[in-house]
Amino acid sequence: MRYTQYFLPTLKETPADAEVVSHQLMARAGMIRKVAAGIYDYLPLGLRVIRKVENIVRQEMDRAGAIEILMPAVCPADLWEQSGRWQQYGKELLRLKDRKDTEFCVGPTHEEVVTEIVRGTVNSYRQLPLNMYQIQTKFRDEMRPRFGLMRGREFIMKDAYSFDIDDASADISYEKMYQAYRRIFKRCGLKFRAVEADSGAIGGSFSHEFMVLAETGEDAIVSCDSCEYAANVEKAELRAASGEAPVPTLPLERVKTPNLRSIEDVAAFLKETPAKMIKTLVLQNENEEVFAVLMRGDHTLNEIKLCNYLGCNHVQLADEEIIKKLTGAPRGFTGPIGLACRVLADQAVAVMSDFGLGANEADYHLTGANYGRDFEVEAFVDLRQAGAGDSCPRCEGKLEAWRGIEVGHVFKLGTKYSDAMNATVLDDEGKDRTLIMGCYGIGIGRTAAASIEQNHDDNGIVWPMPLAPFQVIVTMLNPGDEAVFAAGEKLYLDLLAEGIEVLLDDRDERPGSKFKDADLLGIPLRVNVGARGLKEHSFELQDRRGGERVMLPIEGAAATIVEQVRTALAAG
RNA sequence: CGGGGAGUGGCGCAGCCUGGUAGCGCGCCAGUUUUGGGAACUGGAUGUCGCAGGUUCGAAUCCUGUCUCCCCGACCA
Repeated sequence: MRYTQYFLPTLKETPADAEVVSHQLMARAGMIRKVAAGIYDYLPLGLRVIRKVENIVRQEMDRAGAIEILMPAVCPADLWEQSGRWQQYGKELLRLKDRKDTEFCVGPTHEEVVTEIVRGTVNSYRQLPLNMYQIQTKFRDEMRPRFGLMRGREFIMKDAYSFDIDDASADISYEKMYQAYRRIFKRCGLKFRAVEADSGAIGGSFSHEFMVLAETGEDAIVSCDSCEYAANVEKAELRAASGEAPVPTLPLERVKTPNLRSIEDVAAFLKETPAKMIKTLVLQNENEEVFAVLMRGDHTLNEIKLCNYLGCNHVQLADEEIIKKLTGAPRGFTGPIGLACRVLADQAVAVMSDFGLGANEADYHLTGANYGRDFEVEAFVDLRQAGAGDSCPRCEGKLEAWRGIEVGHVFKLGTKYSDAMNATVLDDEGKDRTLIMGCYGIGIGRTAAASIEQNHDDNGIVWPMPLAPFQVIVTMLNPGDEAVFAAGEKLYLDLLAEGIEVLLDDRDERPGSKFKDADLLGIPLRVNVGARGLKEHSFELQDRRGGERVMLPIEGAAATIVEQVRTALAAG
């Protein structure tokens, strides 16, 4: 591609609305442009990267035996009513009506549509297993789109759906996708972790998220420093502390703690550590049922674990009014003694003794409190959020904490959709069997953005070879010089003939501008063609990542460059 | 959805309080000189000041409404 004939609007300045580096650089490098909140144009350079990711995904899906299809973006409400999701899915589902007032939605995911395909055409176990995927533009009307392609409303996603006759077969389908995903993200040159994820309201199934490690990630994950265990903190289990609670040694005492509401303040006042305190959280679920949860003072509640235990969808901290009504005291002085509601405790509380807690009375706390002697709880449960330094639940190792960008999710669905939509096949005994399903998503644009989060420096993007929009940029330092122009042109054509993706910077610009643009675009290899080098019958080859420059004799230069591109691709 | 902020040329912003010919930097066009890390000079083009009402002799500026965008939070198979 010749720069002068291309459409590549780079920006010197960072657009004001871009917060994270991937969004800033994508905008500056002329890859994307915002059209509305969470909705973007993919300009030529951006589209090339998107296609690179798509092609890697497509190759690995095909290799894993999945079959590509394309389903409609606009889906009839009727199908969604069959699965029950027309009611369940909230405002995130973009709904619309056609001229006849028939209701539709713009698909955020396609379980219903794909299940309908299979239901109508697959009748026998002999036709299974089956895995179909598509790469398609999806729409989710996010409350708060942000971070460019990382969390858009319209986005490109690969979604695959597997259908199996039984659990054992479905587990094999799942494992194939899991391995395909590992290959995909490895080939994209990303540092990632596959982590166990919460399976949400569906229950009884399992799920892994593929997380690209990045400071700006929206998810917190933990991984073991000595075994393979890794999980989203939403999911990460914690082992119960071993041992018995020490015998109480102190009497229960009432202590005046004027206006001290936080655990830190009270602990400091009592000359204790927060770990010797218990905090009592009052929470409310979606049915307005009120619960109290006891946590060790320095621990954090994991609301998802609580929801899973309670069998509800959502909990939130109760407001001041509810707390007052329940405890008779303002927020900050709540304790479990005498509380008229269900009281749960994290398992860590079971091995504590002689601790401090709220007195359910304004400006008072209690010290020397002990479970069993002073109060009871309904159950001890694992309710705590895991973090760095916690013990691995699977081995003797310690957990490390990371931030991650969720680029892929594999999910064993079970029969949620096949049941609701009556998708069955006949087994080898001629009996109806409900299909076991799995679904597997990859955010294509998000993967490209995540790659930039991991691969950039102060000057711009540093693409790994497999995702680079062009593999080589040939920069003619002075295209007005006939010798330079001819040499650059020849190198460009030679590289093209070898199948290399090359951008020829033939613009009549000053060298400095061209260098800055080349760095911004992040093309892995740059060849500087200038009068100075030509005097020595050489080009200058510069590596974007390391910045090293070497002189390349013109004779054989193309072959050397081709070799480097191929090596870099093979390494991915 | 709650809280906060912003809409002025392609991009980044000033002007608004205290109403009176719409400005700056970058970019863009033409020319001259330049040419190995975002050149200099000269000349030039580009705005219904988000939209709709209102107040006023006069509104980017004041008032009302509305839309959009951004940030924090909540939400997220």
